[in-house]
Amino acid sequence: MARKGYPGGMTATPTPPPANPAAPPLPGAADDWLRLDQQICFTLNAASRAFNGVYRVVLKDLGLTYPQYLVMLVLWEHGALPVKKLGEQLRLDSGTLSPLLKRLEAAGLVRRERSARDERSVEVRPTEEGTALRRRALAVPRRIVAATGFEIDEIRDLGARLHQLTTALDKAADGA
Amino acid sequence: MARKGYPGGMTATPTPPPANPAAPPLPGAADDWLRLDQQICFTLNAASRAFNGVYRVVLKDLGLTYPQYLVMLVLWEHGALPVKKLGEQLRLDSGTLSPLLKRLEAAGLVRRERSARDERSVEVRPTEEGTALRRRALAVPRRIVAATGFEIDEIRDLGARLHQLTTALDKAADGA
DNA sequence: GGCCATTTGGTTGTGCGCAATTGAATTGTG
DNA sequence: CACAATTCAATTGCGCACAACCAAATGGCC
Repeated sequence: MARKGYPGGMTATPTPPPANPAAPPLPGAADDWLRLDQQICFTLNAASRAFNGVYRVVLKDLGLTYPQYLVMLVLWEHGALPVKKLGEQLRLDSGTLSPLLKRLEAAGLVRRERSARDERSVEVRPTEEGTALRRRALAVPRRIVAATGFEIDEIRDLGARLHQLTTALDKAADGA
Repeated sequence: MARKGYPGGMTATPTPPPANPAAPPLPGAADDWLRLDQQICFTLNAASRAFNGVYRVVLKDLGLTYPQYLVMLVLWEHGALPVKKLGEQLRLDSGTLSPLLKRLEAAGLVRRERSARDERSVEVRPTEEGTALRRRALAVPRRIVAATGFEIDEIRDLGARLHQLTTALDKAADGA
């Protein structure tokens, strides 16, 4: 196998529980919890990968991967940033960013240079070419939104909810 | 850097547009689209990783990673499955599953054996130990749900929406 | 039986995500 | 100034995700 399509028609949710509100096998039953868990954790994971897949297709023209695109979005917005700030914005650490930024530099989209004020810090700034790429990137969002089949407001709402979720999860992960 | 916490307090959404419904700077403005794009694609990505982080913590006791847990969930539900079916359920291909299943086998949680009926197919079935692990896994969902800070219904609703999203995105990725 | 397309897993290569370590630069303190 | 603690980036190691390619088994067809 190892092919892109999911021929069988891809269930995306293994046996989605019919959500029969009338006769659930006891709401507190552990089996039920486990199935709900399967539902939600799997679903979010799948949605993320599906999104990734669409971006992969759309971004191929720009020669960017999805995370690289995220980095460029931040750089287009802020101009130039130290790796540290970039990591805070994107919620990524140096282990992920260092090689990624090297690839962007190899592609000629970005330059990395030690800050003069603080030799520990590395400033990342888009090159001429990197800045120019923004024009072509303007076509991306529409295609993505179209692919979702959602209305703008729905997307915004979903985004807000996910943001809220992320905040709660981060707090829980730190606390535990 | 390269540490787990995000000391600076983690913005998670770079400059979240105030979502001011009264005076948006022209709804069709390209900049706006790009920022919305940044919002949604980043947010989903971040939520997925945050989820992953919480599962990482919770699953450490069981010695499972998040994707391995997903595999075990399916196996607990269905008993034994060929790799192909597993891939359909989980939306993963052999390139991901083969090494993952080997690790689960090395951990003694799973056995893989060629089907007698069809020598191409490999049946994956939980071992005694793998089946036993289910009891301990029953504690997981509650902790996850608690970490989200969401009500069950909210989670269900979010799940449904994400499922819908995934379906649309898959269709778009195939079509494009 | 012989041939060929299809199905099924596996392997390789590239890139992301994160924990842990290292090393240099900076800051704080006596 | 000397010395310890902190900050920042890079590196290493492991696991996941996916494309591309491969070999074996199967099934239809003549």
